Amino acid sequence: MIDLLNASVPKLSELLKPELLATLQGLAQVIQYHEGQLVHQRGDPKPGLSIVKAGRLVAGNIGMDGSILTTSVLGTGDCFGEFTLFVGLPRTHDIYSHGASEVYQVPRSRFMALFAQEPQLAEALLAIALYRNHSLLEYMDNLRRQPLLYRTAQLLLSNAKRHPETNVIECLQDQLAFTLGVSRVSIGKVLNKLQADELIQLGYRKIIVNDLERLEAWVADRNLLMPLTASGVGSE
Amino acid sequence: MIDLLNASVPKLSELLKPELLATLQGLAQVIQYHEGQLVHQRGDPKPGLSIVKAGRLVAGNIGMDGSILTTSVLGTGDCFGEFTLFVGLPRTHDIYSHGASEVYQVPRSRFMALFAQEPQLAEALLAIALYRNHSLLEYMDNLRRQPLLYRTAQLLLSNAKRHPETNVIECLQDQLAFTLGVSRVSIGKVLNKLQADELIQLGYRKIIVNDLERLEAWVADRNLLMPLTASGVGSE
DNA sequence: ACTACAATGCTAAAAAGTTTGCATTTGAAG
DNA sequence: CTTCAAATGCAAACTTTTTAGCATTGTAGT
Repeated sequence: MIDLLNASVPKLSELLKPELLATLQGLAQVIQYHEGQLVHQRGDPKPGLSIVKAGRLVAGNIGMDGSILTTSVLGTGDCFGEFTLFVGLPRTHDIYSHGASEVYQVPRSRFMALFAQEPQLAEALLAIALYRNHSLLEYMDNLRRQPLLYRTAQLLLSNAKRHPETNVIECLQDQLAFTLGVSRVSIGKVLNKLQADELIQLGYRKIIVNDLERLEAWVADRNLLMPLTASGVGSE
Repeated sequence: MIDLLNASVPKLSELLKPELLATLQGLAQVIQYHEGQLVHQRGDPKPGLSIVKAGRLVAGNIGMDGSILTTSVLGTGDCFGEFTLFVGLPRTHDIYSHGASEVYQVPRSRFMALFAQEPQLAEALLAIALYRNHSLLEYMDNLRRQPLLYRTAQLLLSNAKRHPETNVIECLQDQLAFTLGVSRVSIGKVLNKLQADELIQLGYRKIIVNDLERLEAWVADRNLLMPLTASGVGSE
């Protein structure tokens, strides 16, 4: 499974003190989903915060023309639904379970009561929202500026880096196409180019990144924006 | 001037109690900028929150190949720089003044002191970040799914709706190109198509939307995603 | 009214991506 | 070891967008 955005976004479970996280989970109902089951649907009016307890969820949208776009993959500790809590709008994405999963569902009223008492909650959600924002802006810039070849390499790189122990990314070319928003044919073409440059090796249901550092250098070389380094932030 | 994202995002000045806003502004230094002057540059490490006091700023990025992409236009009451406050990363965008402007600049240390005391501040910033997030996600979906013709019409519509008193949008086709991330030739083509359908009328340095409702209907007709309506949010 | 520059219009060739349809490969289930 | 469905590979026609260059139009300043 491959993901567009979540790579550098912290999880709610990492940002909250364990006790606060436990309290929050205590307000929730745990719901189990099976492979492919819909967790939320775009347009769903029921508000609430959800936290992934186990398994994986996929967020995306299906267009009226049948086109599918995957936006994000949510793993254990990730939260979603914040938007429905603070804005009078329904769910913005279809979310379905990828394999079996368990999700904490916190109804809006209960959440808001805790939210009013615990300023930490707002800070954690703020941090997450700001990180997501940043990821989105950087990705949108790439989307408008960079060719598919680059974007594909970048996506493979960021996902390969998340499992440094192995050099294999397990994903279908179809999934890559949904994620990058292009056709499978186009994905095939650019994957072949990357393979010809010996940056990756294509397999059945998988892609092998033999030399992570070479791929990283290749991407860095072609980056059109100044990379942002976490330099020591000045005091003022 | 035309804007991609800000249309439906509330301003900090609208979300804070007047007293709190005044306190925050009291911590700031007011800095004046002249036409074209750089307010921040991508990579700038100096953190702080900024609020537009008067005038307009443009946020965008210039690629190493010279390509320009405009991300957002900031007007009076809009804030920026939140990201530098909570994450150890430098500025993510070039921001320059469009015409003369004045900006409240709040240094990080002063801001954080107030932030710790006033939970309202976190809530307001959270609301803004979530709205921005939503705009970005919807736009990214459009970017991947919809043809330029549609995206252009949508952009013109949302900007025309912000000045309902007049039916004129003052912008250069170059600016449209920067905003949509395409070439001027492509913009010219789609604008001509829209004009041929009598949805807009092209002028020198301006675009006239004679019939806002017809344009709105045209866009709604072609929308591939279910529109999100602010239905009364259920209690749970 | 003339000039000069900025903005817009237009064209043709090339590049990138899509669609459609079919061939080939792979791995898992009998 | 077959068989079969899923996944991948491939090709051709088509559409969209870019690049580059130049022509035309609008407007402010003189």
